[in-house]
Amino acid sequence: MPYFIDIIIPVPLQKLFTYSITTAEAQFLKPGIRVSVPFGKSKIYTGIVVKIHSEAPTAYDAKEIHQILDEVPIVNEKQLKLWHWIANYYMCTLGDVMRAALPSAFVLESETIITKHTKTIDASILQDDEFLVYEALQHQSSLKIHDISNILDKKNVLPVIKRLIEKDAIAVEEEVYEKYKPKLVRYVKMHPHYTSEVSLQKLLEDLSRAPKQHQVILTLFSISATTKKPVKVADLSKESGASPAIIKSLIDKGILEEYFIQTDRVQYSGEDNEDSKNLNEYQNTALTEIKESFKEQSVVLLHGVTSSGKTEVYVKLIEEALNEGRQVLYLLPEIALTAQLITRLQNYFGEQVAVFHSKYSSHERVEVWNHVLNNSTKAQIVLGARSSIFLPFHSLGLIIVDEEHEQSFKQFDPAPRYHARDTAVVLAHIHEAKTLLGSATPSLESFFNAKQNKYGFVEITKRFNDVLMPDIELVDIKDKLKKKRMKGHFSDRLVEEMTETLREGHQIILFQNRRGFSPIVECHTCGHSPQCPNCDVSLTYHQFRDQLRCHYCGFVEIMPKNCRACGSPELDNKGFGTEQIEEEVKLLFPDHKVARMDLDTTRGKYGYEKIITALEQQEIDILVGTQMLTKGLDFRNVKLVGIMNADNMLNFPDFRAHERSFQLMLQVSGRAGRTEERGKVLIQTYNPLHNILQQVSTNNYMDMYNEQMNERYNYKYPPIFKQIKITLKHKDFSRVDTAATWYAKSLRNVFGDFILGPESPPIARIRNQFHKNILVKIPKKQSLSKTKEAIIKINNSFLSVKDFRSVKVILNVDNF
DNA sequence: AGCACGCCGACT
DNA sequence: GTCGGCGTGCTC
Repeated sequence: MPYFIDIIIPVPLQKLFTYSITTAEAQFLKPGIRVSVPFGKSKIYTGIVVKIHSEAPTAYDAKEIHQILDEVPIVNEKQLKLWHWIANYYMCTLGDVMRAALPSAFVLESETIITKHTKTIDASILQDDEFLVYEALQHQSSLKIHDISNILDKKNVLPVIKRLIEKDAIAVEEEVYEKYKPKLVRYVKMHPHYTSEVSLQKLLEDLSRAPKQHQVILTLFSISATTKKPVKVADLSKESGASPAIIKSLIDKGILEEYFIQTDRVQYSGEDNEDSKNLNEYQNTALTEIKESFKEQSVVLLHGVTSSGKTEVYVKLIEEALNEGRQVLYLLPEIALTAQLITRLQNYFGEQVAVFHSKYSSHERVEVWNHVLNNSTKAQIVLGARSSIFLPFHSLGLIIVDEEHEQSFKQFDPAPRYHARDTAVVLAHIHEAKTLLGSATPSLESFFNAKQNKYGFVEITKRFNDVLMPDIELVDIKDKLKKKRMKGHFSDRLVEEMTETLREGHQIILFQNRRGFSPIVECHTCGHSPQCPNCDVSLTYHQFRDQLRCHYCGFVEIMPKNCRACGSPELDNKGFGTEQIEEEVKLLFPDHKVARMDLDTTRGKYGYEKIITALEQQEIDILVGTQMLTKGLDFRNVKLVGIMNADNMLNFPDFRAHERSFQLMLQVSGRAGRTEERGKVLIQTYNPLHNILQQVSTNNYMDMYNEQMNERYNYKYPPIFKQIKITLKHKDFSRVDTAATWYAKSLRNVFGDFILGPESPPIARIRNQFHKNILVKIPKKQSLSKTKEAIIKINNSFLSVKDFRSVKVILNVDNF
């Protein structure tokens, strides 16, 4: 009987692909095993087996597979189930999900290798360029496409290769690489020949005239006597002071023998396992309530004010899941994944904690993946950012989503545009595990779900050690400006409080939300401001390198000396970013150390840690920063937090701007006064009477919730309505415009008034592509899957219009 | 998405 | 005359 497999290929195509396999292969293969397959004319792709069957495809002949890449599945059935859910819910292809889910080292790519044909041919029949390639092959046994384009100094070399093949001069093959290479550490030991006492004596005598080599042998013995472990070449070289060349000569002489042991790239070096702390009364109550809630509900929302000690409660729950022999996933937004938290968890759970996030190399990810796949003790708890939901868990008992309200759990740019919090709930369901969502400022949708009894709900209202919530004061800068009490961006109140705090020896954090308020350069004479050539935005000024940059496409240019429009040399930096604030603080408080934390200063693997450590060590008195400051950091000595301008976030054109502002301001405020002394927060604003600011200053979540929900209800926004955003992109404006109008009209035929748009976004052109947005609002009672089916149908007929085929369509489900 | 095929402008 | 521009169609 013929056998076939259906596989997922990492290309954005809706369907699975069917290949034929032999009976032996059919017996060996299981879903979740990787295979490499020929795809298209010449390429080889990696695919994941989802189904083995014997139904021959009717419309085409299935190709044979190229190779089987795994002994055992690297993706389990539960993951495949999750992949299908994601593809279906977020309206993307399985290939998209596969690309996001697998560490890139698992997805092999082929490279075309060109080799010389065995028989020699008459070179006179070759043309010039053909001869160049042929001759190059006489010196080198194989060439890559890239090498050939270098030799011939042109891009398209395929015609030349094609002609050479026809003339029988060369052969081509596709080579597939295994990208992941285990890290090998080099060790040495004595050659077995010298293990006997006698031969050893003889050797040492022989080496008496080579003192350095002699020393190496003695050091080797002393190291292995003390450690009783294999000896690394690196250690031996360090201890004996011998250069690698000396060790190499000993190996070459056959006195030493080298060997390799595979090591993990990510290693936990800590020592002690601390016992989990005893909980205080509030934490204990919360813990009992959560457990009680879990009996009825599979998801529980924990609303605990900032520094209420949620982490300790998590630790207790993690312990219990581990005791049941199940794995735990602890999800955090990327920026909250700090060394502080990792160390804290490792102190409790030691080696059992594995960390997974974007700063890890592809090789490091493979190692974590394999530990989770093998259910190794090294990965019983995975601490990670959103992509860790894709790890091959075998039996999850608990998923914790901390800082649940964070928008960074939602992936926006490449498909799959999934929300890790919502996907985690589905993942937990597949594993029959529990999900705990934690936040000091829950998202409206989670709080809504709790209210609707879809989720359980538990609260901690007291901070740890009964520290008081910080005192929040609103400063009216409009009034201060009128009375001339502003020094740059600082009100007299803020300067007063800062002076006081510094005098007491405490630290200060100043928060400047960069979004929508970047430093823009403007000409004094004609008002012209430099624009990005690819996007419809003004460039922003970066003092750091005296550059102008585009935040959307990454365009960079040197700050011009004169205005491009009128030639005037008087260019003014408008607005203010963290850089300006930093400058102003330095002028106001020249005797104190000021540092800045934003995207520019935290680049590099440890940039972030450096600043945090400096602050902890009190080497910094005043820290100026963006959103990054808000997350999961615990600074003991910070007493004052200043929010430079609350209005630019409140005025952001987004239905969630108010909710976000509330969350952001309360989170930043939470950084103030985390030990005995009560912290102080100053919020500078033009609108001190704004409802959100009033709610922030009284820490009144319920008021905020009720008011915002009312608006969501009136204006048909989530969580009352679901929504899908459809974005169309094209480099030609009139083409997107007609395409978007057509698309919206077809949608209106089905959904009527629940379609908004098409609208041009505030920034109409990004990377030379014009954008148009259409919003589909979905009432609760309307079936989500039916809605999606209808959209897919419209999308298909859209794509069949010839003029629209070049327009890119992006479907974004739950685009918030 | 890639990648080949195929048809038109601008250069050795 | 070719090189390479990108529109079009296909991938088991």
